[in-house]
Amino acid sequence: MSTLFDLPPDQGKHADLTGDLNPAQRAAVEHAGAPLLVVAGAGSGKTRVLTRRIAYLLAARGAHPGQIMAITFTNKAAAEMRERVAELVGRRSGAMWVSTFHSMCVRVLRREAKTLEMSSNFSIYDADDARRLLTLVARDLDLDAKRYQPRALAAHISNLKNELIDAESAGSHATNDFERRAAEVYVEYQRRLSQANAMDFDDLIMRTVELFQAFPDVAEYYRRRFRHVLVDEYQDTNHAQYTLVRELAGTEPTESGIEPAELCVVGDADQSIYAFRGATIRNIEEFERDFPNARTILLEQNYRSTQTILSAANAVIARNPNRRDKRLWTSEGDGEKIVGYVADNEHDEAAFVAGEIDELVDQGSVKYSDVAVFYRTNNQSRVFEEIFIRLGLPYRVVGGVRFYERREVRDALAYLRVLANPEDTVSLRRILNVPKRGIGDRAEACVATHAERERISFASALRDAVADKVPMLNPRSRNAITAFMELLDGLYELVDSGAEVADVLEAVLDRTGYRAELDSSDDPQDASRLENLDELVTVAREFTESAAEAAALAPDTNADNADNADAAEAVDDAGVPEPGSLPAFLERVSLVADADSIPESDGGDEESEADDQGVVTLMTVHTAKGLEYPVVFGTGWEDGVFPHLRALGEPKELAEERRLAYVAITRARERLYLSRALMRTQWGQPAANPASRFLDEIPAELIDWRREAPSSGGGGSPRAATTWGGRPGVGGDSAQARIASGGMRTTGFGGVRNDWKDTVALKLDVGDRVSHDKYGLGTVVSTDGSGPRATATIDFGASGTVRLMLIGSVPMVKL
DNA sequence: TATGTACATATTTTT
DNA sequence: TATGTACATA
Repeated sequence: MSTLFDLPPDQGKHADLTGDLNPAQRAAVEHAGAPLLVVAGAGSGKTRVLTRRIAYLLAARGAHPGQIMAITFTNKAAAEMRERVAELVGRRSGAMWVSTFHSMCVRVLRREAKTLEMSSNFSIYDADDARRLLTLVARDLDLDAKRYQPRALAAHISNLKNELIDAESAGSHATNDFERRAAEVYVEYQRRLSQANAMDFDDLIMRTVELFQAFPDVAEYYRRRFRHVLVDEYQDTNHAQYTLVRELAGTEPTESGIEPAELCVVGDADQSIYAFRGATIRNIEEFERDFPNARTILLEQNYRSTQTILSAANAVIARNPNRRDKRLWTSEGDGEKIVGYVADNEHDEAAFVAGEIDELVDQGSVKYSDVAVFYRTNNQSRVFEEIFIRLGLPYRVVGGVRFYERREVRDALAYLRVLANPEDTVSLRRILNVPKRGIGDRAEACVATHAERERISFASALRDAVADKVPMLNPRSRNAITAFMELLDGLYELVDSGAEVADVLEAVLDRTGYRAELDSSDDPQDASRLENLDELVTVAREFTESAAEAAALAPDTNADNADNADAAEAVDDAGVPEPGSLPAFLERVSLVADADSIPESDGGDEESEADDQGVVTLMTVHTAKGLEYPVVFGTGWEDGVFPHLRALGEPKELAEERRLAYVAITRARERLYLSRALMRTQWGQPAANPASRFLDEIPAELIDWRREAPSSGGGGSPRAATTWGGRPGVGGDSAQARIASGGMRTTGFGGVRNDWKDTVALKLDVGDRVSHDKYGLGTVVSTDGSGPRATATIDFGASGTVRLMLIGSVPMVKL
């Protein structure tokens, strides 16, 4: 490993880093000097280029790891990059900054907190916290909750921050009543944030930009330090992030003569699907204008999919106007045709998908973990879950309500946040009466008013309440507040005594009665809430352990850093929380989404149950970006569903939907299925949707229609059997009918669902013997959950160990 | 203060 | 369909 880097910087001698790359990739890795834009089509080896480039900078260009800053959008991408660079260059990678925009900014802001005259232990407010605070602000400003919904205010303020418009100047940008009032809300919102010693996600970026712009010496420190800036997914940057990159890398030498850093951005305008969150394609389209002398390299060779899949993707995306032309190609051949299916309704569509997966796996060519099912909106996952459960197909839904957004998890974290930052008003008010302890709206309002009038924090106002200095507060509430404060004080003591995060968390759950309340509930939802809280405790436990392990390894890291010419390295962590501490834990959970929960498609996931076959992954197309699967089912390809109803009239939004379709198609490696339903229940009402226009944009010869619509002009005989729920499709019985005859009860629309909703079909205990229609004989290894959430893990011997839900008509009997 | 009932409301969501 | 929020009531 080390010999490689003992070589003198000589670009010709690094064939091991570039030899297996195609010419465009190699050019991107070796390019030096001017700003570089790598336009990387889907599957063109983008991450490879980025990681090799970093390794090449070290090996051939004499760069030091501490001079490298690589920025991504997700923690997952950052982790992957860190790992892959480490494979190439070893432990030296530890000195690089490889992180998300947000954690990079947090790191800078905590270090420079003094400069900004703020405390370095600030809380980070996510969208939910921000909305809560905005609700309070809007109420205090007597705004009509209908006209000024927290959601809308949050979106507007977020947009302003993405455009780097601060609260003071927001008023002058307002063009209507809503925006004028929103500007007032913005001012007050910022005041409350700073009072709570907190920043929202958008602040993290904006304040860092402000820091660099207002304090040139600070900016210069980072400029001097980071000589190479690399940005991934550049098409997803918003204006604030773009400006941040510009400030960081620079375009002109600084006053003291520091040259701009070398900038390399990688992206693909065709995969920009986050415009609704402020991302602007402009940044990638105008790169050459923003950074004069910039060089652009196009990566069009695809290493992922068959030519059939790529041709379909090319055809769809080509319909977008004003696009830089780019055509993906592969040298690997055409492969299978795309399979099309027109279902009678969404249940039939799900049955088709399930049946097809079953067949593919039976044939032995495919594992469950090779398969992904995509849909446009989360609520579409339900029908798939229903049928998968029924048939015993192992699956996992990614996304939806995420772990850290669950109410009980947020409640628990709010306690921890108050313990770490007593001024965190939003968290404090969240937990004030959770679990119920007799501090109602009335009492809360009294305290809030007192805080406002005395210009003290909400926490101090609560102390005043205990001392009976809050007017209008009745004794009952006062006593409740006193008890609450004593509870908190006990917890503060525990934290001060140096208790581990997990133990503090346990104490919170016990002493507040939170756990007891859930324990004694007979609502089955509360059972899963308990599980989630246990999971959170486990997360905390592991966090402390891994911090301890990292600390044990620390001397090595320091030795590695010792050859850093950069003396500033030593004070690098100023203001950054102690590893393993409560603040560190909170920072982690604030900035880490649980996208890491996506099962590995090679089936190596420890939670995969069906004997190395892994699980089928269900997710929205948005979530699928950046992933790939041998077999992909694109479902709900109907105008009004995908493209989404709200995009139909808007050319810009339609273009984004088309990019989304492009993303969906290009996730597939070998087999792609596209399906639609003639009828679909939407918002409780049946609706007939026409075929997605994106389907029509795919050349007909690429698709093999397994079943077609009756009168779509595509041919086919009108012999289809009549099934309930909509006009029948053509080309054979519906998949639903086939599966129904194989043991599924068909009581009609919705009947299926109502049946399993509250029935536990089988009561199983550990040790019970069962016989499953598909897996054969098995023994119950463990059981979990209760009511509709009851599951059993069953060892089917040669067929593997499977976890099954026990609701509805399980194709299994107890022996 | 806590609970029940009517009512509107309804994408996607890396941090 | 299902969820959350706003109001009236015990």
